[in-house]
Amino acid sequence: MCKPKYYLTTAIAYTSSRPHIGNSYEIVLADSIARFKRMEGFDVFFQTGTDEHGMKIEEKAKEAGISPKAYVDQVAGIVKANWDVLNTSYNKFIRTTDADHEAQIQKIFKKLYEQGDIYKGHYEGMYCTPCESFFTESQLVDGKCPDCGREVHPAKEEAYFFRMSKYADRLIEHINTHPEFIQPPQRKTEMMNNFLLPGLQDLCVSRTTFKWGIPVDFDPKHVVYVWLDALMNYITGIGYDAEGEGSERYQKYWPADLHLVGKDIIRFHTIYWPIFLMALGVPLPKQVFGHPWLLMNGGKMSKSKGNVIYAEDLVKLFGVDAVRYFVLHEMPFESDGTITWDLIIERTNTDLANVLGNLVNRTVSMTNKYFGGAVADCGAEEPVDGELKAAAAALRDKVQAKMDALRVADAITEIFALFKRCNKYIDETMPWALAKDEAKHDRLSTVLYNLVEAISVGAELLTPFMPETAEKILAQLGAEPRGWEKLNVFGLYGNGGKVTEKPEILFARIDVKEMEAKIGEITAQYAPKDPEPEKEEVPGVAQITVDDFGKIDLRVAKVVACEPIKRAKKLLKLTLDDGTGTPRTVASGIAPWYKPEDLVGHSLIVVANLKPAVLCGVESQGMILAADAGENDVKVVFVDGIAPGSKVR
RNA sequence: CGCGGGGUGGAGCAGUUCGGUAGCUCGUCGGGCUCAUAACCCGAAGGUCGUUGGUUCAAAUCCUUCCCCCGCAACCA
Repeated sequence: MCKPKYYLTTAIAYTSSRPHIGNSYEIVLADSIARFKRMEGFDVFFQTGTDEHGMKIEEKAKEAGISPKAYVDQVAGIVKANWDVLNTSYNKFIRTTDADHEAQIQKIFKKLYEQGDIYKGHYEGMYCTPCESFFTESQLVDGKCPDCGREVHPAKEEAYFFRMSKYADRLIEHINTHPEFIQPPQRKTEMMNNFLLPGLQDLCVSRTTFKWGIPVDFDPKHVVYVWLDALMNYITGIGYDAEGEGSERYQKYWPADLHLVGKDIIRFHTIYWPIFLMALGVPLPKQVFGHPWLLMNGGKMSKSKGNVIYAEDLVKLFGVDAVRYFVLHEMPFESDGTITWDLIIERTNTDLANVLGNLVNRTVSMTNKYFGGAVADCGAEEPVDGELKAAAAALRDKVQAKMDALRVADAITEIFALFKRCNKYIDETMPWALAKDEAKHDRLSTVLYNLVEAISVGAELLTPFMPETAEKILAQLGAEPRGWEKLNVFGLYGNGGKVTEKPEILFARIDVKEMEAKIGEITAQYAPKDPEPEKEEVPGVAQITVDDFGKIDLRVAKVVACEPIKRAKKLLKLTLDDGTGTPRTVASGIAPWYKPEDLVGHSLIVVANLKPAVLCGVESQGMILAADAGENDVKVVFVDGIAPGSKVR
């Protein structure tokens, strides 16, 4: 008999820096799904890895004074260690610098080129020679290079492009006929409205501005665009071959059943990725789930904010399973989850220590106290048992239903509902009272049996989410895993089984004060060493000479017309009389503070010789002076009464 | 009118597809119990379900007006 296969992947982690807990959420989520599928009897292949090419990495390596390869080796090691500390059961950890992956990317690129899906064209834009970088007009800062501030010049360079448009209709068709393809469903509308329906642009799939990438073998000054490179890991990792049938593993597992990715990159996975696959003649993955983010104190985690939390530290403080429980349980299905130290402590204390840990502990203790650890069903049933038994027997299918919908948090909640039911059952049956009456001996034994059995069922179903804890509970209860097929049957714990003599505390209650001290030490460690000033302080503004100032042509101008700009939230379009006779148009980001009618008729100061730029489709010929009057307050400098055209100096 | 998501007892969320007693977790208050990790169990208080108008016997749920928050896009000359 052959087991049905299940192939799932996480996105591969970009090796520009150490992943924090927000990035680690995905691997834990994937791991719980993988373990659950295995438990259900699927032949699971679970792949994760690292994305190691690109300009950013090249730069980081340069800063660190080592080669890019040495740099990514280091970070990939950290990533892998991070995944391992979270006890994740991936089958393959692919790196995009793996030789076989690189070789395949070259073959794939060549194949796509030869069949005409990739063509050579030109990339046009503004070029900064020292930075060797192209920028679009809109990326420029003051008309200059956003990186180094130097002059840029128009240039064009050859590059390879992928004909996205060719496959767009097929993709739209596929998305419409496969509602399960993009999850959660709301993302589908987003992709359609924003990218597919307006029409897909051809994608530039090669770069010549940096070296750290996979070279195009027939045109080695180009390297393959990182996303083309990275996405392919899902097939190269299991042995896809652009020139042949591919490995047995590939034949067996592709197409993937599930790609788990962050909601920020769902676009690449639901548009570019399927189109690449169509071009290669490869079947599409069955489902892409764009999971939400784990936010720290309501904000996105970032080093500069100093609110990063790393998985290793959490594991050190709370234990692997507590961390796994936390991230899995706190993440809603489609909106972002929040992580705070207080929340972690609260969840650990209430759910893990109080509800679960204490339940196991009191059950084992009573069994020891009253029966020397022996568990036996003496058949002394009472009506009150029915509900508990039914809950335990029904749990498997409830959890399965949640998992099939990828509702991992809800699946866990179902399991804990059974543990809560067990606690209630203890109060209902009051074993300590039964113990005082010799005639109730059998009843007491049955009650404890029911408890042990119900907890065993719950613990076994908890395995995918909290593997170590589940194992410990089963061991303490002396229960054997019964296997998926029998998990919906109550009463399989063997009479004559024995619980452990000395129950180990599964989760100790956390002392808030003590924990806060430890947390303090850790956060201090990551606090920005040299507390970077929030913004450049005044001394940061370089002094200029009188001559420099003389280059600025400030003029008084009168607002003759003013209107909001479509598609822009903050911009107003001003038409000014600057004394020259020709009206001057200026776009200004003052819409939040001024209405058009507030400005018409007033005079203000305009920087007249500023290089024009296009903002939201409007050419702005200059800039008006305004003051930052407060935290979130801007005031235009009005100079009513002065003739338009007057020079200000 | 750029696209999209969201506003539900103190906090965090479910419920909205297919209208029909407003639910869960935590917190608060009161009670019970003592096997257990000062844990467990029960009960109570607390909500105009953002706002306006409408459809209906009935609206958190459907339609409508407006307000606020958050992503993306747009680059606050």
